[in-house]
Amino acid sequence: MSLRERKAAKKKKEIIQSAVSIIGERGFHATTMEEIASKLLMTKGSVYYYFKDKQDLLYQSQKMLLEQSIHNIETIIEEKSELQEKLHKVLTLHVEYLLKERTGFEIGAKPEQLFSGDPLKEILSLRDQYSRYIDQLILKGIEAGVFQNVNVKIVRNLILGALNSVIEWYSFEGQKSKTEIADLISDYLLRILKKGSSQP
Amino acid sequence: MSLRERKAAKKKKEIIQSAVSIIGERGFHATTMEEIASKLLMTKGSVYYYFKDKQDLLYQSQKMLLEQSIHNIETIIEEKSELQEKLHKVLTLHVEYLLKERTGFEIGAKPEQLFSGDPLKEILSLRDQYSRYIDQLILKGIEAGVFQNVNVKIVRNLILGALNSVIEWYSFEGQKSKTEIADLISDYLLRILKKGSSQP
Amino acid sequence: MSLRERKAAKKKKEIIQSAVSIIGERGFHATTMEEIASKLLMTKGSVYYYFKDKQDLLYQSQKMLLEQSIHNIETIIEEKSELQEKLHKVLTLHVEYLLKERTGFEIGAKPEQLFSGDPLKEILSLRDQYSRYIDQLILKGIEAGVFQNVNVKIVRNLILGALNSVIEWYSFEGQKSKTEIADLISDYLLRILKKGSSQP
Amino acid sequence: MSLRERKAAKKKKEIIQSAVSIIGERGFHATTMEEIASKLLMTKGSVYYYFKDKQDLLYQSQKMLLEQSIHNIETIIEEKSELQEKLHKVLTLHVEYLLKERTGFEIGAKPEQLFSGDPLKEILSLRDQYSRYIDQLILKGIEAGVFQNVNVKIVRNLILGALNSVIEWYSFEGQKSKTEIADLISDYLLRILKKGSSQP
DNA sequence: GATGAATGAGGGTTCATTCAT
DNA sequence: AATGAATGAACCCTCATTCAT
Repeated sequence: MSLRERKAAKKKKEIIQSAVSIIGERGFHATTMEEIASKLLMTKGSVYYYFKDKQDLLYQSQKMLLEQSIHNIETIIEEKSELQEKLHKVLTLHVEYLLKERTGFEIGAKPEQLFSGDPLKEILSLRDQYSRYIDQLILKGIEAGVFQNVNVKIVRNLILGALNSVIEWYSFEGQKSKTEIADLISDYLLRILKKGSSQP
Repeated sequence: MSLRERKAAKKKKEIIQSAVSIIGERGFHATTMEEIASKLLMTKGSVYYYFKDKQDLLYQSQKMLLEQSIHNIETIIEEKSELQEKLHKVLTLHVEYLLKERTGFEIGAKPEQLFSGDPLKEILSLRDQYSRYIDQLILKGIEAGVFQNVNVKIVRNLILGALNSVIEWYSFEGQKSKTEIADLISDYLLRILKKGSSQP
Repeated sequence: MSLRERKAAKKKKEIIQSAVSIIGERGFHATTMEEIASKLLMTKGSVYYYFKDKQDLLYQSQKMLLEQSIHNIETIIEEKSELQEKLHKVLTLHVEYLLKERTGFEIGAKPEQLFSGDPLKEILSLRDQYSRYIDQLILKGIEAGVFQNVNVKIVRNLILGALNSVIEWYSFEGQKSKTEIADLISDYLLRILKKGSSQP
Repeated sequence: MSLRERKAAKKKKEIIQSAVSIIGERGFHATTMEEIASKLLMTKGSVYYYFKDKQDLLYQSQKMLLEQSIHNIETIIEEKSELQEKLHKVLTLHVEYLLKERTGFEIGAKPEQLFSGDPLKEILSLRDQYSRYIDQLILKGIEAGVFQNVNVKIVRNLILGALNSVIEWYSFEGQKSKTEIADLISDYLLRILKKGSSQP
C-alpha cells in the first residue's frame, strides 16, 4: 500500500469514526453530513470524495465494526482455554469494545431500517457470522455438559440484547470501570447457561 | 367526558397507534406525517388538529405506552403471589405487551435523541418508575433470600435490555407462539437471579 | 371537474408555461426550479406540490405540446380540401404554433437526452404519431400523382427539421409577420414535393 | 511549432474530440469534466492544464468545427464547376461532416445558451461567415437565372435547419450509406431553389 | 373538524474549479 | 505535465408546519 493509499485509508477511518460517534449520539437521520464533516474541520464535499453517499458511509462504518468484532471473537475462540472461560471472555470483550467505540452496534440495531439490497445482505451476513460463533460456544458447552440444555438461538439473542443495551445505560460517572462492568455483566449473563448451583 | 371529547380521544388513540406502528418500522425521522395520516385515510392537516406537532405525537405515544406498562406492572405487584412468580409474570407480560404493540419501546430506546426539556424529563421519569418497580421486586427477592445478591441496577438493565431486544429478533414465522416465547424468555432471565441449582 | 380541480389544472398549466418558456431560453439543465417558481411568484415547494420532480414537469410540458400539435394536425386532416392545401396548412400551423409557444419542440429535440423509460417511450410515441400523419399526407400525394416520388421518411424529416429550426432564427424584429413567414416557409418546403414546373 | 507544442496541440484535439462526442450525446450541462477526462484515461486536473474552463473547452470545440466547415466550403467554392453542382457539393459535404463528427453543430444550435460576451460574438461571426458563403451561392444562382427568386436568408436557414436535423434522425442501421444519404438530401433540398421542372 | 395548498428551512448531492505536490 | 484532494456554491427535493376556506 502506497503512502497515498495509506493516507486515504487513514482519512476514511477518521471520517468513519466521526460519523459513528455523531450518529451514535443523534441517530442516523438526525445527523447531517455537514456535522460529520465539520467535526473533522472538513467540508461536506470532501467527505463525498471518500464516500459515495451517506448510506455508504454508514455501511462502511457498520462493516468495519462488525469485522473487528468478528476478528475479536475469532482470536478468543482460537485460544486454548475452557469453554466457559472462552464465552466469558467473548462477552467481556464485546462489552469493552462496545464501550470503547462508544457506539456502533446500536446504530445498526435495526439494519432493515438503514440498509437494503446487497449492503443489507452483507451486514446481516456479518451479524449472522458473529452470532454463529456464539451459538457454537453455547452448543459445545451444552454437549460437553457444562451448560444447561437451552434454546440456543433464543438465549444467544437474549445475551446479545442484554450486552448491547449496556451502551444505553452505562454512564461514565459510575464507580465501576469499564473492565469491571464488563466482567460483572458477563458473570451475570453466564448464569443463564451455567449448570448446577449458581451461588458464588 | 362528553361525546365529543370521547370521539376526540378515540381519534387520538387511532393516530397514536398508526404513528407508533410506522415509526416502529421505519424509525422516527424516516416517518413522515403524511404517512401516518394517509394510513388512516386522513390528511396531514387533520393530524395537526389533534397533536401540536410531530414531537408531541411521539411524546404522547411514548407516554401512553409507558403508562400502560406501569399499569400492567402495578396490577401484577398487587396480586398475592410469590416474588419469583410475580417477577416472572412481569417479564412475561413485558414481552407480550412488546410483541402485541409490535413496537413502541424501541422507539424510545434513546429518549435523549428524541426529546428534550420537560417532555424528556417526563419520559425519563416514567421509565424510572417502571424500572423501580422491577428493582423493588429484585430487592425484595434478595432480602427474602430467594434471589442471589446482585447489583440490582445492572441486573435490571440487563434484563430489560434482553427483553426489549426481543422485538428485533422475534419472527412471526417461528414455531413458538408469543406466549410460549414470553414464558421461555422469562425463565431464562430469571436464572440470573435464582439461587441454588438451576436444573429443570 | 370541480372548482378545486379546475383551479389546480389552471395552476399546472401556468407552471408548465413558465417552465417551457424559461427552459426554452436557457435549456433544461441550466434552468432551476427556483427560477420557474419565482417567475410565477411562487416558491419552489409549491411547484413540487403539482409536479413530482423536474423531469415530471418537463415530461408533462412536452406531452401537452405534442398532444396539442397532434390535435392541430387532426383538425386539418379532417377538413375537406385538396392534399396540397392540407399539407400546406399543416406546415403553416406548425410554424405558427411553434412561434406562438415560442419554444417547446426544440426542448425535446433530443428526447433521449431528457427522458428515459416509459416517459421516453410515451414522448417518442407521440412524436411518431405526429410524423405518421405527415407521412400519410405525403404518401397520398404521391399516390394521387400530385407529389413526386420521394423517400417519404427522409423528406418528412427534412421538412420537420427545417420547420423546427425556425424558432432558432426567426426574429421578432423582422419585417414579416408570423403568418407571412409561416406561409412563405410552407411554400418553399412544398417545392421539395411538388411535381412539374415550380415557377410562380 | 516545437515538438512540445505539437504534442500539446495533439492532446488538445483529443480532448476536444472526447468532449464533443460526449456533449453531443448527453448535452453540455449534463456532461461532466470527469466524464470527458476519464474517457481519455486522464484526470480532471489535466484537462484544466489545456483548457481554462469548461466554457473554454466548448468554445474551442465549436470554433474548430466551424473553422473546418468554413474551410470545407471555401475549398468547394474555389473549384471550377457549375453553381448548382457547387451548392450540391456544399450541402453534401455538410451532411457528411456532420455525420462523421457525429455531433458538433447541434451542440451549438443555440449559442446564446452556451456563450456570452466575446466568445459568443466570435461563434456567431463564424456561423455568419459560413451562412454568407451559402447565401452567395444562392444569390449568384438567382442572378444567373439558375435558381428561382427566393428570400435568400429564409431559404438558407431552412436548408441549414433541415441539414442539421439529420444528426437527430439518421440511424446507422439504415440501409443507406452516409454518402448516399447526403447525396439524396442535397437533391431534395435543391428542389427548393431549382427552376423549371423538378421531375427526375 | 377537515383539507387543499403553500411555505421555507434545511439536507444530500453534484461538480466545476483550484492547488500543493 | 499530471494528479489526488479539497472546496464551496448551487441545485433538487423533502417535509414539518401553517392557514384560509
